[in-house]
Amino acid sequence: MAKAAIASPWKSETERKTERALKREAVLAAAAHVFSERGYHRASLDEVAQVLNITKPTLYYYFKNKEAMLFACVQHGLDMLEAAGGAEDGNGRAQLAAYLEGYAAVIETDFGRCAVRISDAELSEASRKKVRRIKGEIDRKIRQLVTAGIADGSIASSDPKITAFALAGALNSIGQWHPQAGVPADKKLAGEYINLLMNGLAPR
Amino acid sequence: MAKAAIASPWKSETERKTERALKREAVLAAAAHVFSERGYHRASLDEVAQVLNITKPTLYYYFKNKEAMLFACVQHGLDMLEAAGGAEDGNGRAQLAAYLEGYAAVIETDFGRCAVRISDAELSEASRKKVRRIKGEIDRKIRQLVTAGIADGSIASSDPKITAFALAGALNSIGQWHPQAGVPADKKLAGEYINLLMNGLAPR
DNA sequence: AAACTATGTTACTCAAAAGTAGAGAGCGGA
DNA sequence: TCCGCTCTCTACTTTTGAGTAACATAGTTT
Repeated sequence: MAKAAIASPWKSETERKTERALKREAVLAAAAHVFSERGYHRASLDEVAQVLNITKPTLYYYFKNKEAMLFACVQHGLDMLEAAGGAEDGNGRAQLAAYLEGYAAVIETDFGRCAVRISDAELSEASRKKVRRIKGEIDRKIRQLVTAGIADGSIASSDPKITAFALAGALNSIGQWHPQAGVPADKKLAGEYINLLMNGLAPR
Repeated sequence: MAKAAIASPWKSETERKTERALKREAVLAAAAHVFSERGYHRASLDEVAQVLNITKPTLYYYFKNKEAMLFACVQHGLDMLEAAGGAEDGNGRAQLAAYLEGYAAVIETDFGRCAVRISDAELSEASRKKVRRIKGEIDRKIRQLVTAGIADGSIASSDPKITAFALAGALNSIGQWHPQAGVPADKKLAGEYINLLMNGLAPR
């Protein structure tokens, strides 16, 4: 395959395609940033546009409307949360801890915070349904890890359903208070969280 | 003191005062309900008024504006959270657990959810400052209980600051997902949460 | 060169919801 | 009986921000 020896200022068909895709992603990233920082309602599209040095109508070239942007942000965030990789080996508890670590890392991103902080009441019925489905899958994933841990004796829990719910909820709170107070938001925070969830407060 | 033998249809000066206070409280309760259920921005004052079978302008007779209502809701919720009583005796861990139980119970009320779910970015700078102060006091209270537990050996934690933050965050999440999914929102939920926080997932 | 496509812009419209003006009803006191 | 106070209403104004219309410009294609 012949590779271009010099950088051409003219773009090929496919280059233009990807350029558009890149711009769309940039819009999405900007939206995620503003939404997660200011909340969906308080965030105006003028702000989003300003971040990108463009004007509001341009956004409509890439997204149908504000809600479509939000949905894309939330969906992307949830996809990241679901795909948060953990260890494949080790006992149930170790695998769960590894997954939760990945989960926490995602929550510290703009998309993760969008997925977690923004109420799905903002979305249309159709979008909400999709969001619920992915959230359900994440919940099932955690619950399944908990159940596996119970089975191999590495986890003590009487109710995997509530436990999964509590774990997700606790980690989600990382994204909640984070932006306001002066919190040590580095790795240590998530680590302490997970340590607390794994070992509890009572001394062993 | 002479007590009225028959119920008079006319109200005394003080009775009218308290009646007004009661109405103000009713407005606040309605606002807390709508705010916590739909979120501050999505909630309209027409809705709040409708709940009370009155019209919007009447609300303005009891509160300066929408933000004042929100502030009163949040402040009341935070006051409840701070006053959530725990046991006075027992070791540090027992006292902390008792306090957290009270905390969780408050979060299941409209005011508690307002205090916890609504971003203080909604508030004016002045109100936000007051909110931060109370939040700081709650945080200090939890941290102090954790520290006491560490001192008497009933709690294992390397970092009281982060631990207090994580505890509050975890419990706050009770109020987050609660309204959406079909969750067993009874006593069991909070109980499982606290059990998880106290004992962790790892078997003992 | 003409027409078409992609990407933006300026300058609007439109809707929703906060907030206000001012009238009116009912009660209590002079 | 009239005045004034409390409380609530109807009928506005105002503001904010989403969404749109219409035009501009540059590159691309025919």
